[in-house]
Amino acid sequence: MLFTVDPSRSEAVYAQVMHEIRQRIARGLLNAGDRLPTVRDLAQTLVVNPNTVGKAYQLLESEGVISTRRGVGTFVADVSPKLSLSARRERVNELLDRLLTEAYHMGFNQDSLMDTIEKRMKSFQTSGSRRRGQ
Amino acid sequence: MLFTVDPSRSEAVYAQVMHEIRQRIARGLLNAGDRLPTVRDLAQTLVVNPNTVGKAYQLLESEGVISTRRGVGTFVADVSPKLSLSARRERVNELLDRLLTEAYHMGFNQDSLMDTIEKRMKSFQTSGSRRRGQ
DNA sequence: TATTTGTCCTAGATGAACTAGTACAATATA
DNA sequence: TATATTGTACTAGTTCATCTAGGACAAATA
Repeated sequence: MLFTVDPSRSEAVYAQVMHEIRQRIARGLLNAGDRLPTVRDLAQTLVVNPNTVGKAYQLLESEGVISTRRGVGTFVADVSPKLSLSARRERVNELLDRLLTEAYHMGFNQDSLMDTIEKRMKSFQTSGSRRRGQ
Repeated sequence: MLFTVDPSRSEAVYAQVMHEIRQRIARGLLNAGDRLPTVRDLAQTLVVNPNTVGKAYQLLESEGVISTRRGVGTFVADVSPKLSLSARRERVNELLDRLLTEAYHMGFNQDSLMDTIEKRMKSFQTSGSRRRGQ
């Protein structure tokens, strides 16, 4: 499990760690029950302070994405959104609006964007890791 | 033309202004040649410093989204992406990965996300403001 | 009991964001 | 030409998030 962060990016290091973990779960590279590196190990790998990794883990736990057990370790949680349905929809819609806006300015029309989305969706998740629910 | 920002959000004020303008252009609410408020006017409306609005305008100009003329005002530019095609694709793909990740954690499967995207696309742009290019 | 692991705390450094105030440069207009 | 408008530039200072360093504690395991 190879992790990296880019300190030259404007995004905070702890946020990069969060996004990386969220994405690996979404892609099926990490599954419920899988163990994550210890805060100290990951901090050494990334050459950052253990507190920074701890912050990422704590926030992810508050979102219900992972679960930590003191003295034991940190593990990928079962998927069970903590937010209300409307709040979840709003979050997706906000990101979606961002995407539509950015795509427009990057010269994509709706058809070419749709193509891009369909292709990316297919390759995004590893086979056999799709969700059923809505 | 009503602008607002939410200072309680974590996103910087100047970045909120940028996103708002970008989105209005993408939706067809602002068109090439349209005039934006002066930095002083918009600053007063938003109850922020004129420098903050100026920063947003400068960054948008460096992206080629708007064009400023000292002593005259600030105007929506013609759409002509400054980045290379591969850079533009990368930017869209990064945002797209974010969306796919977030949607997963918000309990959307690929089908329900696709529905959401299609619906939002249709209502996003005002009629008669679609792009032709790719 | 000793080790591992997440958590907490204090203290300090750095940089981004923002405000305030002033001044200047370019353009348009009376 | 003079005046007003508008974007830009500059300095100085405040606030806040991020990150580091170092140490200590709490819970679980071996």
